[in-house]
Amino acid sequence: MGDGERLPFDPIERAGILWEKHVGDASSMRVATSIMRVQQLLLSEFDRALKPFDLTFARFEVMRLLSFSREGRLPLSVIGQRLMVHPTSVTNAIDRLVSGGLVDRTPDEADRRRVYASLTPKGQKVLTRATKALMDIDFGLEVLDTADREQLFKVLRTVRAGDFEE
Amino acid sequence: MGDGERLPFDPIERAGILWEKHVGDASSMRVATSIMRVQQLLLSEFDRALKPFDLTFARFEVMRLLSFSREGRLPLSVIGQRLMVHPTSVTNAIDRLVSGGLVDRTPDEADRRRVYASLTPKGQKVLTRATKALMDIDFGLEVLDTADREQLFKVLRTVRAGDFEE
DNA sequence: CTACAATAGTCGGACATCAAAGTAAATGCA
DNA sequence: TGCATTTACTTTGATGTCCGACTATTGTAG
Repeated sequence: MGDGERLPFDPIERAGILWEKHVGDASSMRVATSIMRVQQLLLSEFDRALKPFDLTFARFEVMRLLSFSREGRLPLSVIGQRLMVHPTSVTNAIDRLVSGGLVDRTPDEADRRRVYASLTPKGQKVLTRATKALMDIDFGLEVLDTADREQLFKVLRTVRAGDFEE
Repeated sequence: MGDGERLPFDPIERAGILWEKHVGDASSMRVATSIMRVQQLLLSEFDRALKPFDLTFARFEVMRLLSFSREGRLPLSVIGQRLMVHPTSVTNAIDRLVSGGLVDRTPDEADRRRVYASLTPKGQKVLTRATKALMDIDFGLEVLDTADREQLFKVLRTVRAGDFEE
């Protein structure tokens, strides 16, 4: 982004700031803003769909990860890495899931710093129903056809780059 | 989503749940998850870039909106509509911006329920520098070429649908 | 073997978001 | 006119996220 470089968009000035002109181009700010808004929309739809189960999307994702794990359990640290959230967020989510009886905490006897989380039978039942609820609303993406989804996924994967493919 | 309908993805079962098989398809859940992750990545980059200005992206967006407004001021309710956030979030953001001397609150004399927010001179200066900081990191999208951005924006616009174009 | 460093998890604090409820003011209708 | 409704904003409380700091445990270098 050299200073003398020609900008890829048509700029306007307001309040002393160079802004991209709103003419249908897809400059960085518009794209970034769109992602933020769509995430906001999706998250609110998710949480609404999960409300009957007393779940949030954050906690749903933790349960989903556990159900996928080979041994049915994961150390909290691994959950944090997979979901790319801070350790404290994992502790928080697990705390609430344990309170609800959906997840068990089990200390690792070999490495006593570690704690495993695993789904309880109740947790598995709830996860099954919650998953169905999310699939029923098609994850809020019903307006997109298969090609759009494919395209969207491919582009977003580029941005995720460093993130390993789950 | 009829029950007997053929699924557009190759399902697997685990913990009693039908999950999409992870074979590179772009089924709803994978797409939704990608959006959530990318938003997470972008937000953390934004907040890091804005930290020197004691700003968060939420507050930056409020200021950005104000700088765009015709009269340089907006009622809080309009800000909430534009950003699609709860009135509480707007009150919260404005409170902090006022504390920092970046924004002024002005009661509307005509309709005394209303409160206008507007940038202070200091707010305008900070916004200018903060905007440059975000543009310098290219809003975290440097890995995408112009075509990708265009594509991404177009698909996301479909999802935003109801959302008016800023 | 000991001292230092790295790792796993938790705690406290800050910020953002939403929902529900409350206050005040404007609007609408009988 | 007058009272119910709507609108604008704020307050309170719950959730989730991050950062920084802390404890406990494990790993490592000398």
